[in-house]
Amino acid sequence: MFKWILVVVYRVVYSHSIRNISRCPCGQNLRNSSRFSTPQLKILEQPTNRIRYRYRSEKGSHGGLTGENSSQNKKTYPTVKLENYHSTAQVYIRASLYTNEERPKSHVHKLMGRHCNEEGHCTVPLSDNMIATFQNLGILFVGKKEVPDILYRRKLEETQVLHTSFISANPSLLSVREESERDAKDMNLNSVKICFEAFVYENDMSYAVSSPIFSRPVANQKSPDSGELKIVRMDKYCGPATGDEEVFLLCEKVNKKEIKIRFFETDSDGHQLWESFANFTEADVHHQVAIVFRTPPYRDQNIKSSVQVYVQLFRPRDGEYSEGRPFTYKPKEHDLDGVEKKRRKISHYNSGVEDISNNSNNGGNSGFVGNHSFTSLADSSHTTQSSRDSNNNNIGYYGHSSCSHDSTKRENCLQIKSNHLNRNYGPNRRKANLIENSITLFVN
Amino acid sequence: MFKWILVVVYRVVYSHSIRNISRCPCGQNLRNSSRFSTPQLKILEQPTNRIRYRYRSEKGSHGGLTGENSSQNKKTYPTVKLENYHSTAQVYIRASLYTNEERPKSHVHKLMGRHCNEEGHCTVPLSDNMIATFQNLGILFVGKKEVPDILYRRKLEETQVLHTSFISANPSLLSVREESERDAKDMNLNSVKICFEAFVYENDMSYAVSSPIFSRPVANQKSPDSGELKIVRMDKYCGPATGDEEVFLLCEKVNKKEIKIRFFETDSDGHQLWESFANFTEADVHHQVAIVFRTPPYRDQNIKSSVQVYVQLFRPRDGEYSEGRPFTYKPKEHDLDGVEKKRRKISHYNSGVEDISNNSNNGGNSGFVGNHSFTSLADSSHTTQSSRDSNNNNIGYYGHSSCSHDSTKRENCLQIKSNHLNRNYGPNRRKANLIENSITLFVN
DNA sequence: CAAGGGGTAACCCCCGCC
DNA sequence: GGCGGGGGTTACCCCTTG
Repeated sequence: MFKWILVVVYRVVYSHSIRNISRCPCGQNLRNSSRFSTPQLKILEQPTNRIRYRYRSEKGSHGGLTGENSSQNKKTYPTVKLENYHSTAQVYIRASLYTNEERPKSHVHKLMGRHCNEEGHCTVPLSDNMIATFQNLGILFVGKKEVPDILYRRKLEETQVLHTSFISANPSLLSVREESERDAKDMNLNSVKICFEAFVYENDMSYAVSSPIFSRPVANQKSPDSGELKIVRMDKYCGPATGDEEVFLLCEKVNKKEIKIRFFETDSDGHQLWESFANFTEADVHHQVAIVFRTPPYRDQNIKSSVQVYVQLFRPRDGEYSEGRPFTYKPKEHDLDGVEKKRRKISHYNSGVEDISNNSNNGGNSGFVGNHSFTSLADSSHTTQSSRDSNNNNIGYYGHSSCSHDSTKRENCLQIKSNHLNRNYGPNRRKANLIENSITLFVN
Repeated sequence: MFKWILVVVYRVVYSHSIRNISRCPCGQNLRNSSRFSTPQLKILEQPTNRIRYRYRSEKGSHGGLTGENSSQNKKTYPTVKLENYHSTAQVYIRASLYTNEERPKSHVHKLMGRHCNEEGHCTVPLSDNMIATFQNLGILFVGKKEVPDILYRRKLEETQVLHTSFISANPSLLSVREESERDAKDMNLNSVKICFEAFVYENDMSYAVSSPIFSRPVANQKSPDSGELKIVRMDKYCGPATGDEEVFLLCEKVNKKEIKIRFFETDSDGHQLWESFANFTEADVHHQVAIVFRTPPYRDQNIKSSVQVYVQLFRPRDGEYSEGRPFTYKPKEHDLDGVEKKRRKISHYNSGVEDISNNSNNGGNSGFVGNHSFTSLADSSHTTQSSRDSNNNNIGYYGHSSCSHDSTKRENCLQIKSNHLNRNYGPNRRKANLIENSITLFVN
């Protein structure tokens, strides 16, 4: 135990000697010591995977990082707990930003907020239950042009500390400059990890009491290469099983070179039965926020009744995808023709509910396609054409829906997003890939 | 005549004495002199009404101002002619930028290009036929932050020249600063006029030989408040006469607070018969480049056959509108039902040509709706589904076209833009509000 | 390279809500 | 008034094509 403390003290003094720009040296040496005796930090609540980084010039508070399970009603925040700590000395947890790499390095960006200092370190005291919550962590985006300079200065400082004797080839300042330039180019400015470290303070000195741990990555919401993928609106939610139906899709910023539109079908357990990708070119991506695509053919072009699948945006580079929107493949016209004419006399509502109940056993699935639930027409029949929810989104039927296969006008393919059920349905909300509480009517 | 030359010489010496930042003092005094004896500048070719202004940092050439009648095949450039000039001394024409105001003031932006100097003055010699053509005029965008300083310096220089005695109240430098700040805010940085002046040079002195004239305004193509309005794509080009059809429209950047969608109908002489505006809210404008709107009802909701009107974007602030796209109002379903079933047996192509010939007498109209021409199907039947022209635009049929009124799928409402006819159709090209050489098929 | 574009970085400001 | 968001502008940077 004594030996361990010595190691810790060495680390802290060393790290402070380099002008207070402390780094988490990943604590490999500590991690190897016995789990039974070593205090350990644990992340109780991870941060959300995305926040808009702010420039220094964007003064004022713009809201901090929430927890991954945060919701409109019940906000959570990044939270850590220190385990196996048995002393009575007050412990502080320090959070700071590191690169999103296998071996995280100190980032040029900084944490900012209530408990943060100029260097981007946020320190909060551990409460009695050994828990610390970070309620106000913003991420300060350090301008691209400043990056090489910052890295250069860090390198010089490190060199000084190591008395240069540690460095075999005596590097000229010029080569250090060049190295900094290269490193600056390599640094991903749109993704960071948060490093948490536990400290005790004594006589103006800080002593680490555990090895540092890193949060999951937090991406920059404003960057088109890491921002959230989101389908905002489509002009139709159905098409023929033969595919090649033209669809207008409005979305949040995407990179036209890095975006696909994925159609997929799952069974009632959420297992994927089929997938295919929509057809479009870079020229069909309109200013990053709209895509005109053609649907892929369904795996069976001779289906006799409608099949429900999902559409989602997909970014191969980082494997991200948007929530899925229900999409209905319809039988060929001539197959439908006889049926259609009979059906038309039946109440639209009745036939709609019929089809919904077919799908509602999807309600309890999980895994890849995430949590989602369907609700019966009775629950959402109060939503009317073009009604809007509090966020001014269209929650009535989504756009023009006739799929060029019959003459029943709009009512033949609606997508209704019920509003009043849109909250509090479990911890995996953020991972859900399907639009929540959506309902598709088939009125053939 | 001698007296007149004196006036001119005074003006030129005066204007040069203020450190070569010469202004056109609008030449009111000159304009009043006899038209018979005074040399006069005339604009033979106005500049286009829009160009993308370039920042100093956007180095290199990006193409200059063309003339208003310029076309892909035959480029024209701003051109002026000096009339009533009878001396043999070589005349030079100088162009420079002025504000787009009733009483134009020297602008902070500068002309740049082959014959331009650092101050933004472009000087070209008059040719033997008394004509000067400006082939390479770019507009340099001077940053917002620099504007107050520039205006401040100009004010100081003016004050010095006027020996302060001209100014009744001796203004403190502070109030000059404030005035500059105010003027800077008022200056429209996205619209300029070009001032043309004729000079002769003698012994390193320049002498104006005519009063200055100003071009029509040239707006900044990149500003969303003055850029060109353009409909890029729509998901359908027809709808029921009753209106309320949802349409997705992709466009170039618009300001959601300053944009309307106008439907209008003209008779064969181009006179307006009817207009109405589409229904949408600010929330339906998606990131400035897409609008989801609902069609207005046609003036007669009980039409028995299709009616062709036009859609265009309209910006009330400056009265600008985009080219019009043909849009077809269709009769109510039950009205059409009987007709439709009979028609379906007729060849689609035949019925298409029929309807086109109805419209083709629009070809020679002019005035408000501008020049446009229709071409028969025979001319453009080579365009195929989703084919693209050299600019990668869709020139095949535009999107999904079934208008929820019959089951004839896409073919029932096409818009084909013929490619090979897309040139050389007259001097008023830039004013045309209708999409050129477009053709609408009605296949009922 | 000229002649056009589209996209990004950095910044500025707007709302609705306590 | 300032928080918690969000959209839009400014200035800049780059890419296509001939």
